[in-house]
Amino acid sequence: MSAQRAVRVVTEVAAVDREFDYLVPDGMVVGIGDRVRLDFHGRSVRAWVLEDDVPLEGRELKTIGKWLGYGPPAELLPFLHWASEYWVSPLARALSASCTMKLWKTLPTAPKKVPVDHTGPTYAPGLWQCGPTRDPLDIVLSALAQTFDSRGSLLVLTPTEGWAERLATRLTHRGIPVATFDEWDKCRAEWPVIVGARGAAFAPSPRLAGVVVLDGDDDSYVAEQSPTWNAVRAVAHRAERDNAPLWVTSPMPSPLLLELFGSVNVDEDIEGRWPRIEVIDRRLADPRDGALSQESLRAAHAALDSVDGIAVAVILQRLGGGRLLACRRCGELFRCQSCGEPEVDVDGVLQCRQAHAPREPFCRDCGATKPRTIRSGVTTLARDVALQLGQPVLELTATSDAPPSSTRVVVGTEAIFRHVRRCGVVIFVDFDQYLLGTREEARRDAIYAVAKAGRLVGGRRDGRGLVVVQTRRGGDDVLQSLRTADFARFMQDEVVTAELLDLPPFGALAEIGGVAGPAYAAALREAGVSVQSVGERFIVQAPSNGELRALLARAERPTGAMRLAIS
DNA sequence: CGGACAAGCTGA
DNA sequence: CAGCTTGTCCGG
Repeated sequence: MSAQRAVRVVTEVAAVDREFDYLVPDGMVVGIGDRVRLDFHGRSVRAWVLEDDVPLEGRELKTIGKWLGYGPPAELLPFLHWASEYWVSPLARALSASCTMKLWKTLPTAPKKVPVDHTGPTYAPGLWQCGPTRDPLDIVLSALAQTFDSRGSLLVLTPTEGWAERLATRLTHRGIPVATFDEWDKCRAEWPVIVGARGAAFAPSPRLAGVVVLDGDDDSYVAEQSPTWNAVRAVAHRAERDNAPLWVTSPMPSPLLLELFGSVNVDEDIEGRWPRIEVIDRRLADPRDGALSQESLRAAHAALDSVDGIAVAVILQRLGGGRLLACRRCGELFRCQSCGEPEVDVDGVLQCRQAHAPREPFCRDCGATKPRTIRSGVTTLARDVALQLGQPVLELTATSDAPPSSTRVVVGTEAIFRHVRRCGVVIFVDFDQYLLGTREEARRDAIYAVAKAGRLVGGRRDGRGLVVVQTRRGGDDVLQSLRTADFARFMQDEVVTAELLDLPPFGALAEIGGVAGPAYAAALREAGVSVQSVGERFIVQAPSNGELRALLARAERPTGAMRLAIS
């Protein structure tokens, strides 16, 4: 009889965040990271092998049922352990993030690296501030050339899947072997280049030669459901582990990136690669104008005359659901008498966002007292814009399909950036929704939104497109920075604010939500942890991630669904 | 998480 | 007391 071999596993049952030992049946070959099926407390579950040759010590162990396929390589496991600890999340979640649903039973052999004929500028590893219309291919090619002699994959992260696909196509055309995350077996086989969105931070390549993150401040790099990974932080750690160089670009580096790198390289011609921006102060406008000011209308008509395809994109940053009220009898929109802005219902009283003249709900046109809620600000805006422009308008939301080729004008939220690649003019109808936002990052988001708009219309140096910003806050320093494309002071202020308030990256923050949230918050308070209540959620702050985890460990997690977001 | 088993409730 | 619900425990 041959000697019994045992391995240590963790199951896909994330709620049971513990490791268990199982016997390997005679003749079965299992490697570290591999996926197996086994009987677990009366049910058949899938699991990952974490350790080999675990001592038996005379224990009676159950036996693995079946080898299912390859999992993450052994080299990746320390990183997955780190990620699950850092974001206080079960190891099974991190393992799942590095795998696909599909099982892979064979692996290809990776092709050799192809030398790149890169004639453009050389980008040294580090943080790069680049104008938003800068073509990132130069940076990727430069990174490829610099990592040619190192073993491992060059991992390139992009904000969206669409961007990753376009980049992959361009690299493939140059004869460079590229894998995407869904070509999991290629990633696992250490393909020369891996391109993908947020999820690719967990791509199962055994070793990284380098990492490039394009537009590293894009909010799509932060997963919104628990666990709330920050893909940039994750790959920065991975790069450090593999001793691999890291390149990150941003149109305006955030405190997180500045802290991560310590210094920033400034790309050439930043100003020329920002779009032309026209700021329109609507305080001076006739309140009876529609959603678009006279200047915006002129810019829209000019774009319709000179640009093929989609010419005009009108963007409304939705504020708290963006509900509007209209008269149930005559349909007239309830607007503020002094500023003409839509009014909302605040505890039975109608008021505009600036609360000029709160009043009882009644229609100024027909006197009826029953308002009707309009689903979204975008629907009303689309109708308004269509009337003003005398053009059919397509409403675009997160769930919309690709716009038909006959489309000339689109109206929607920032979801527009995902559907439209080029247009003549982008109009932000109510930019103050960014400037007055309550979220800490709202003002920064305003600048990133203009950067994304710039990618649609082109840079100043090309002199073609235009971004129009309608506001009632003429002197705001965000607008001042945008006019000159000079963000140095703004960035400095952001760093100082974050440092003063102990916000990430200078402090760590946990947000507790979900049905079991209140019980956990109460238990933490009981244990002497300071917990702030913010609406339905709870916040715990600490000077560092480690200290935050120590605080969170002071209380038992209650049963029931709970959302824990670490940043 | 979800299966196993115990304890509690109900109705004939 | 069978048949069902609800609660608690625990996994190799």
